[in-house]
Amino acid sequence: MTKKDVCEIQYVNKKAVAEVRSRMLDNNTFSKMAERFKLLGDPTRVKILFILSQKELCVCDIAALLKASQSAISHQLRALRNSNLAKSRKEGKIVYYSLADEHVIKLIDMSVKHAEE
Amino acid sequence: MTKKDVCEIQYVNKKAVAEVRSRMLDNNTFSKMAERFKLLGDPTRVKILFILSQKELCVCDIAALLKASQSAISHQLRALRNSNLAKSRKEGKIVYYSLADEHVIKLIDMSVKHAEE
DNA sequence: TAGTCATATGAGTAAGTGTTCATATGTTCA
DNA sequence: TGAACATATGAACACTTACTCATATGACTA
Repeated sequence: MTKKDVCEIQYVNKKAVAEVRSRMLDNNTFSKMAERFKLLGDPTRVKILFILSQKELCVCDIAALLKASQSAISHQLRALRNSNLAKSRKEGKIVYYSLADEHVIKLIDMSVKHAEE
Repeated sequence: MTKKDVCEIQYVNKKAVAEVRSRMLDNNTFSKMAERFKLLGDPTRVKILFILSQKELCVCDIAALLKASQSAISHQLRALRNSNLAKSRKEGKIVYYSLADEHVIKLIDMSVKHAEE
């Protein structure tokens, strides 16, 4: 606790800290960023997003492609939809999902390229 | 379970599924992608990465900037270093951290822009 | 050498997460 | 209307995670 106090008052590099602090974003922005990345931070969801970046597909087909249960996929699709990354379209009893946010495609693309390096 | 079997054999849209499947990446690639995004998927870590994208700073200063404990920041820095997102440089008893992967800057930048929209 | 400081680290813990299982909802079709 | 089907959903569970606390490590300095 003493150490913490020291850190708060006497910075090792005051100038650099002040400089960074002045450019700092607000907590809310960082939270939104993290929230978005968190959705990409799961293998199942990143696969789903990759799939949706190529084709609009129904829940059943996505589950089949990923060899996962319908329930698991449905849960994850709900998360993606709640965060406005995916959107759904109902056609009879079939529900088709697609990307709601074209922005994500860029993130996925960058990530794919980097992962393949 | 019957439903699952149906899904695996009789796709709603065989053609689309086959098309996506042919472009599918291997599980390992998706895991790497998710692993990387997961590191960005926490407010503390995304803040740290944002900070490091601007300046090389020591643990103490980062902790002070984020009003977090030294221990918490040290733990997170270790995670970032272990994943080759950050690297450290020792100067006496001070340890300076900086970004190891310039690639991340792009992801952060994109995310900032999107969050501010 | 002893004390102080910056950082690292392991254990413990409370909160969060992704899945399964059982079941509900709503649609189609005989 | 009733059966079959696609999807949604809530509870429960195993697992993970981010933090705190206490302490270790290693470097500087008086």
